[in-house]
Amino acid sequence: MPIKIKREEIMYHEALREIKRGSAEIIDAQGIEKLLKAYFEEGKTYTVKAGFDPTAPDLHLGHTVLLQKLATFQKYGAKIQFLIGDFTAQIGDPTGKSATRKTLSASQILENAKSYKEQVFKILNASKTEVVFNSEWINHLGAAGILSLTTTFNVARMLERDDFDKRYKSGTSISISEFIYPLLQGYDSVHLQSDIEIGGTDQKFNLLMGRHLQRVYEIGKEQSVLMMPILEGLDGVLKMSKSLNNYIGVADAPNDMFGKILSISDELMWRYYELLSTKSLDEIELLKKNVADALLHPKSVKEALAIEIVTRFHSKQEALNAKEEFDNIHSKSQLPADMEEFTLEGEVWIAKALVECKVSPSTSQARRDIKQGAVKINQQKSDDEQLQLQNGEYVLQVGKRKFAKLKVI
RNA sequence: GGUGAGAUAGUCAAGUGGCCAACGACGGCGGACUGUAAAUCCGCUCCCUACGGGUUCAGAGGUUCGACUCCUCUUCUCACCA
Repeated sequence: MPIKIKREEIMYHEALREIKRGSAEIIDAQGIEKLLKAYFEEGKTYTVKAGFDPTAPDLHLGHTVLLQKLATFQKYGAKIQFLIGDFTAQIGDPTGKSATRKTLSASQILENAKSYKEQVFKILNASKTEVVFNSEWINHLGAAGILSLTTTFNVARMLERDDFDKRYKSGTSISISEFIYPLLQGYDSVHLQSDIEIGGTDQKFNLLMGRHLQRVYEIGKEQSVLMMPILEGLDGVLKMSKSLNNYIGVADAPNDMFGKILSISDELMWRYYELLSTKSLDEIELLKKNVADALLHPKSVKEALAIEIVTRFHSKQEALNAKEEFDNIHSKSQLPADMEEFTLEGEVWIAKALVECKVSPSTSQARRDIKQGAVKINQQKSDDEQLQLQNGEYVLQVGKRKFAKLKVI
């Protein structure tokens, strides 16, 4: 007699697998399992909180790892508490910081929060998402409320944190407000009665504070915590960040986004699949297998990823256009559809022209490029350093990706 | 507060009177090979219509024919002592 497995049972395991996908660490995984079970068996929903610090106006794919995870939770019965830490942003999260960071003005924070909201619903289902600002309740906490919060934790344990520890030992200043930051973030979980909180691995301390405070305030539950790894940037080694210039911004133009994704290594591609794609784990496994068996070319798998991601932030059509543009330029070595155009007067020395058209940073660099055969004029390689451009129209190219149109009059 | 060490190009890091626009590594750029992948190989990497010129080695002065290299002061960092 075959064992009968309920449909819900299969769905449940599938859901659990997708939720755990890519995670770096889960604290109280049983808690998550219980919530999921309750959803599949009784249709009970639960809340998942994720906090975002609106300190920088532009999101990149690294930030969207968490958003993708939230979207997964939404598929399986979660109500998302999308928390914008407008109050806490004024303090500044001390996590990983070697010095007190400067605080942001309230208006700056609001501005950033607005651009967040615009981007976020490209990934999240708005009807299952509640956007909340923590100033709503923290402002009403009052001095007494804050004071009672501070009695729940002690300085010695706070100083155990690596970042604080280092700063304390080296005599670098630590502001009292930075001690309060994790408490406030944790208090958010008390106020919101969150069942689960997700965040980056660097947020572990703050995330656990939520658990701690939920216990202290006796709200009858302790949130489970799911931590996601920090996404690697284009180089595949360092974390994705704007300051390292290895990021893909969610606001990047379709062509840029497509090109950047195609430029990552094959290895990194699988990482991005795991953390950013909505393809199921089984589908990804199959892709991997097909690539390993040489049934699929890795480049086409990467293209599929690029199309998926560009579509998410722009549109299917723009993604396909970007692919076509990319093929034209790189596979068929045609010219890009639109290039920046410049107009110069009189006879122009080629090195100057390259600088004026912003394809070279200096005439020295321009001359080097010419000497090295990196410069093409109207698709013809030109290594004449002394060339003077006469009246007419030219297409200038330096290297593989810098183009400009020049009109000499 | 006392003593010692140090601040060199995007980063790390040599150079301790002329051979230094400054070794090397990383990064970056370009070329070859490719799939604008990775790996590999080669070239370039302050500015200037240049076998030459200009401005650089924390900042300000000084010694010298000549200083990144020596002296003085200033600022900052680090180590040891109280």
